[in-house]
Amino acid sequence: MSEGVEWAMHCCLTLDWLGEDRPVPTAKLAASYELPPAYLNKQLQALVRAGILTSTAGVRGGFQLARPLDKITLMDVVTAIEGSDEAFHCMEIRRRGMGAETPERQLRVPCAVTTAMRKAEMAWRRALTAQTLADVRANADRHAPNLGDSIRRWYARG
Amino acid sequence: MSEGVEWAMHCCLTLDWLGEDRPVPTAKLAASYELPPAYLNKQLQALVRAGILTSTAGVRGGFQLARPLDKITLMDVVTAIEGSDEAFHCMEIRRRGMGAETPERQLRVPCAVTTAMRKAEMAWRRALTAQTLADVRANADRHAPNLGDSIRRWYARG
DNA sequence: GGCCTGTTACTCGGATATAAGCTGTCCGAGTGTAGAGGG
DNA sequence: CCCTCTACACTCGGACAGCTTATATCCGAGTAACAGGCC
Repeated sequence: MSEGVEWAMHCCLTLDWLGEDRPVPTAKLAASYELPPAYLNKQLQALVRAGILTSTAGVRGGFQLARPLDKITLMDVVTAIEGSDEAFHCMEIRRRGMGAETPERQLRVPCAVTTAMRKAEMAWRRALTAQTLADVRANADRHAPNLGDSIRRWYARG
Repeated sequence: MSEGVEWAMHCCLTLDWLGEDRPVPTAKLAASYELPPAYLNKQLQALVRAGILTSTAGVRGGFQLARPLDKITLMDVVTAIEGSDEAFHCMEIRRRGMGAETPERQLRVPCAVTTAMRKAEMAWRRALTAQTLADVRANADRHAPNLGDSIRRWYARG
């Protein structure tokens, strides 16, 4: 899985911790995690296309959350970065070779391998959809109550 | 996810449907699904290293199942092909940049993002471990009872 | 006729090219700001 | 003093390289079968 997923989630959380009305530029976010700014920008663009963030150009431009954290599931973020197609993509190899002469009727039913793999992938997607970024932030705040303050201080300084 | 997972599962099922005592060479399996023989061989080698198949060299050599299908979970196959490391690998970017000056005590607790992602991945792994290739074959047989016969006939001819 | 031995064809196994996708970078388009100038 | 206009610095956005991983291929090592010769 792409590293951008981790970046995107941490950035969304940071934006929420900051709680600013004004947008935050990529350079700030990148510096706060020592990430390559231009590449992070590319990932944040994907979040904008997915409707998770909003971007504003110009001098005081940057990114901000498009909606509250409890309306953003982990699935949303993963889909925004990785795309919406499944990890296991059935190539229907059962139709090839010796499967070419099997009657169409048998091939109408879904491939058993695909069905089994899809079942697992659905469990994954359900678990991702069941968790919102608000839940993640709540867990982080529980273990480190002053993390938000640290972040706000760092951004106020830099 | 690598295409080899699909290939590996179909090949294991085919080996079981054939039910032969003698090993089946890669060329036969590859021809039955129109797969590149040498590359399929590479994938089957991975299954051998994982203890799912056994290989025998020589003239009448080939591959055969190392244990019955109900002792092979989908997780076993996926791990054999893809490796055992998690799809989401936490890079601990929280430690970088502004996280560098946070006290070690706070960083002792696991990253909330990682915890959430791991929860989803565990759901995926559980679903894969809960299903054996025997279950997959049972589903396939239920929808297409004579599929095994078709395969055996094709192999008897070729 | 049976047994041994050398050859041979066949199969796995790993080392080697090629293609694709992720990672990283750069420059242009657009925009709000700030400052200077005029009223 | 306030308004307007202009130039500018800043930011996003997409186009362009570098590199790791997946895909595909080829050739050598080893082995079992087979044929021929010998006992």
